[in-house]
This record gives sequence, C-alpha cells and structure tokens, in this order.
Amino acid sequence: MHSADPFVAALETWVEAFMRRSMRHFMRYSRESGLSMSQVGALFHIHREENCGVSDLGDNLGVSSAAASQMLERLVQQGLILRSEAPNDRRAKQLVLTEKGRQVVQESIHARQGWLNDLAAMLSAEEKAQVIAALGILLEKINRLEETADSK
Amino acid sequence: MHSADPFVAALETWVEAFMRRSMRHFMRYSRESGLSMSQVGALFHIHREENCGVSDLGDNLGVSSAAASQMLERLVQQGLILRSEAPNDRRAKQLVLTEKGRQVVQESIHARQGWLNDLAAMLSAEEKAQVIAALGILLEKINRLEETADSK
DNA sequence: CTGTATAGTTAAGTGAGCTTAAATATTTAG
DNA sequence: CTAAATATTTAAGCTCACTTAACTATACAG
Repeated sequence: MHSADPFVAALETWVEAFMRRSMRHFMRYSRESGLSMSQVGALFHIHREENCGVSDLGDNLGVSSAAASQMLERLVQQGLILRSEAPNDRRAKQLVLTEKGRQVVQESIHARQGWLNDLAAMLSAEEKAQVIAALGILLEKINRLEETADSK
Repeated sequence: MHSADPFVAALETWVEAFMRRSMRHFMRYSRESGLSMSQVGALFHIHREENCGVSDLGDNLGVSSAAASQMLERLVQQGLILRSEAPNDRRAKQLVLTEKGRQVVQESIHARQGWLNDLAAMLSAEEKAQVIAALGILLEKINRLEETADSK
C-alpha cells in the first residue's frame, strides 16, 4: 500500500498519524464551539485571505457561489463575519471576521497548540533542532509547490 | 499568534501549510467519488480497525451509536461495507469493507501519493534522508502520545 | 450606447448528519 | 434466575450543505 520510495512512505506514515489526530482535535473543537467543520474552515479562509469575496470562498471550497453565499449568511447570523461592499466593484462583497469570529479562530489555534505542546515536551533540544531544520526544508518545498499550483 | 517556542512555531507553520493542502485534496477526492468526507473518513476507520463495531465508529467520530448506525446504513446501501454478527457477542456487529469500499480507500491513498510524489521530486537525496530521520522522531513521539491518550 | 458577462442573493428541493426516544435482542451482575 | 446493562436499529425532527434556476445590480466589450 505504501509507496516504494522510502521518503514518500515516511511522509505517508506521518500523514496518516498526523491527520487522524489533527482531524479529531479539529472536529472536537468545532463541535464545542457550536459550529460545523465547514464553518470553522470558512472562518480560517477569511482570516487568511483578508478581504476575500464570496466567490473566492466558493472557489476555495469547490462549491457554487450560491452555496458559499448561504453558508456565509449563517455565519453573519451568528455574528462571526461581516459583509461589506468591495471598494472597486459594487457587485462584489468583502468578507471580514468580527471580533467574535477572530476569537473562534484564535481558540481553534490555541486548542491545536495544546497537543503540539504535548508533543514538544517529548523531544530533547537536539531532536527539536533536527526537526525544525527538516520542517524548514519541507516548508520551502511545499511553498514552492503552492506557487506553482496557484499559477494554474 | 504563533507560540513562543520555535519548535512549536515551526510545527504550527507546517501544520497550516500541510493541513490546507491535505484537506483540499481530501475534499476533492471525496466529492469525485460521490461520498462525503465523513463517509470516506468512516471507510478509513473501518479499514484501519478491522472488525470494529458500530459503537467503535461512533466513539471515534464522537457521535451517538444511532448517528453511526445510520451513516453505516448509507454505506451499506452503496455497497461499500458489510455488517455481520460479531462472533463472541450476538448484540454487536462487525464492520468490514467490501472490495468496492477497499477500492475507494486505495484510490484516496493513491490521490494523496500524487502530491507527495510532487513534493519528493523537489528534494535532494540528502534532504530526504534528513527529513526521514526527523519524521521518524516525530512519529515515535506521536505514537507514544496516542498510547497515552488511548489509555484514558 | 447596447448587449453580454459577472458577483451575489434568494427560493426550492434534496440528501447527509446529527439528536433524542423507543424498541428488541443479548449479555452481565448479583 | 431476575434485573440491569448493553449493542444496535428505527423513527421523528432539526440543521447544514449542497444543487439548479431565476433574479438584480454592476462591470465590461464592441
């Protein structure tokens, strides 16, 4: 089942272990905050892409503008985001997190930090340095991959 | 926003980049196979935990047995899993993937390998060795963390 | 200027995912 | 053996997330 390349195999093993744990925490946090995973995911997107529009979110989620619009309406109803008119195109909206929405994002990040801290506590300083260097390599490459993908 | 600990900060940056990409691929694959993310996730759980029961799945997803049961019914209807009587407890069911269900899991893994291979192509042999060593450290620790969590 | 394209919204419809409650069969504890 | 606990299922009800279609206001192209 795993790839023949030891590197890809190692990554896959890591992905499996990591995704399982991450997803479990994400789902738990979403439910505790009374939101669905989709809604929290949308908040994160709006947080990351300041002043994005309805279609931007729809594209990112791979759904129609209508679906995005209706999801956003529910987030507006819950006071988590605001929709305003875009400055250079009166047809378009700009999405921004409210203070409440920002708090949800912060708390989700904080919840994630909890188990990352647990993980960090198990590594020696030498191990940490090693992992930081390796993650630096991976990050540089994945960012390059995303630049390529984003130009599609 | 990021933790003061450089290690945790590096992990977080990696988490953000990685989760975004992984989730995008996972969502795309789920939709292409006509299943929801929850359904694919359940298939993966059944795949990993051979002969698990309805309540096991519900516990893993953090939902009631009724919710799990109804989701499983939909997977049965689509020919992706089978439910049989557990050998040592006539109240319980054992879940197993059909060939069709196994194929969905395989294809999802294969889709993930695609971008991991893209990533691998960008690293030198030395970089790969470094990353493999670091991931080995992380894996050992995260497995230990899960053993601790599983004993709760 | 006119026709076409675009951004977003609303309505209607459908299916998934969840809850609680009730029920049945089976297992366990005393 | 009896009562309590347990695993699962089904029903009913609700919300979310999605689709397509239709619409309005705005931007763009010729």
